[in-house]
Amino acid sequence: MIQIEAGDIRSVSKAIQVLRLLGDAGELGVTELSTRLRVHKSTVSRLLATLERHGVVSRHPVTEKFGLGPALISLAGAALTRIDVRASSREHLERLAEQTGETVNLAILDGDQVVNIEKLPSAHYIRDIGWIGRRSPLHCTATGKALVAHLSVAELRRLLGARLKRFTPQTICAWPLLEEELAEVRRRGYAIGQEELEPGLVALAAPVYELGGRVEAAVSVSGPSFRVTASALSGYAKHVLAAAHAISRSLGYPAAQVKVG
Amino acid sequence: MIQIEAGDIRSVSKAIQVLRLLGDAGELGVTELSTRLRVHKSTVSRLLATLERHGVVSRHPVTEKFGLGPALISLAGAALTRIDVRASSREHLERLAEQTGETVNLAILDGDQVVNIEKLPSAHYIRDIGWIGRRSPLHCTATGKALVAHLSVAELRRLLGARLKRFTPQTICAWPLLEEELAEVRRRGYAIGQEELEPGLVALAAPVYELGGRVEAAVSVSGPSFRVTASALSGYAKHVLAAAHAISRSLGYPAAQVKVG
DNA sequence: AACACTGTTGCGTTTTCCGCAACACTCATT
DNA sequence: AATGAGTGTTGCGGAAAACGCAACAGTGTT
Repeated sequence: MIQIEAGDIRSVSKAIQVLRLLGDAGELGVTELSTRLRVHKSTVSRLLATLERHGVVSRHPVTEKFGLGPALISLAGAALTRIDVRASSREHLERLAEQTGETVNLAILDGDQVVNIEKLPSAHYIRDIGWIGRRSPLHCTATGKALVAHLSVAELRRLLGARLKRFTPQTICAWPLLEEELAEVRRRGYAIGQEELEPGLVALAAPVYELGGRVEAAVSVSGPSFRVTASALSGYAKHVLAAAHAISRSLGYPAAQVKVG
Repeated sequence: MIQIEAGDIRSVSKAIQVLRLLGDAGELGVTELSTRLRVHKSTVSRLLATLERHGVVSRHPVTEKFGLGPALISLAGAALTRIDVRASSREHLERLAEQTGETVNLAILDGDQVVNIEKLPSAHYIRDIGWIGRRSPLHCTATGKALVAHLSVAELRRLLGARLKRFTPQTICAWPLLEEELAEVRRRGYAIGQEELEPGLVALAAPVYELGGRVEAAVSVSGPSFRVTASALSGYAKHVLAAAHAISRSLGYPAAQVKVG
């Protein structure tokens, strides 16, 4: 089941397919790989020996099965310097903008604030006033809550300080309520902001994970509350989650671990 | 300048060396790679075509030069899930980050270099994303010295080669001095790096042992020298050691054997 | 317009790799 | 113990694939 195009260097193609298989399956033995690739055991054995010598694959000390090795991690570290979140997220954000018709944002954490690094404006005349580079508090925005939902309580306290500033009547200013809210974010996979920063502004945001499994950014859809009702907003959830997952994957977050909620 | 051992599949080795070069240099052209590898242009051209078709390398849209591609990032994501020391170390690293307030790293050995597989940013929040996967030399980093301190001199020479590259005035470039330094690491149980790789960067690292008693990883705390003074650093030693011991125990290393320095 | 580069093709040869075995080894089962 | 079905790792020879050599098509520079 090996796919080699004309002009390819066969053994290199095989090597890459081996890595792909190992990436999907986790760990495999020589025989298992040879049957999947329809290649003789000996070929696979020699191929793996070469890859192992270079650290591209490694064998589990107990099971002796082969898996992806540490060299790939360092190569990816170098590759990541060539790729930034904004570039790899552009297409997914555009699709999300088409699907919802509302303003789409990409935000990252900067200290104790959330900062927008990408924004696609809504097609409607009335749209929110976020812009690239705008900073907002963490505890009263959908993107903010999505970004910090996976932090420990201690880190959260350190970031936010003791007092949670009130912006609207809906702002969550009590720590127990905030922790409960964040637990809910973790549970369902996305955060909702209902006029907690500005009256009339609602949003839904999902976290983007990077290579190491940490939250790198958050994708959000936002709009005015008179148009984006609660039911419309929750209808956007699956699109926002899909976009966030797609971006996470392009950053190296393994698809298998993505919680489809 | 190509290193191929007996029994290797040549083209695969070449492909990996191409990736290594691209990882170090960032972006290179066909001719540049061919001179570095002492291989004909045509060979490199075909090799890169194969790698590009699989997404392992990609070319810059403007310069047309080649760099590492997105496929490596997704492979690395899968590779990271295999390294179980990451999972079992997370909580201990978080505690260490709280105790010290500085950047905490977890690193493993990859050939003749040390590669970071986990990183918790300092409380003095300085954003440097993409550190996971960063490679550094062994002889001038705290984690590197902690990782190789228990190797024999022969193994060490084989890993590092004859020449020890200088990065700063503090870099240890003489073999006798390095061996003495590693003996000191073994004696006290942790390693210190004082601006030996980058001016202004200091670190303290301790080895993590696995079930069999081998060094599996290294935990480190690092920070800028203006904030992390020598006395502050040595004050962190007991916390780093405690974290390293805790992780070792979670990997099955018997607590009794842990040398408490 | 000539030059110095780049990177990408046919082509023929030789090198390299693949498949076939037989082998060493572990672990259940008889 | 001895057999059996599994692993994965070797020599060996033939066959095929990759390499180096060119010549080629583009660039931008002198």
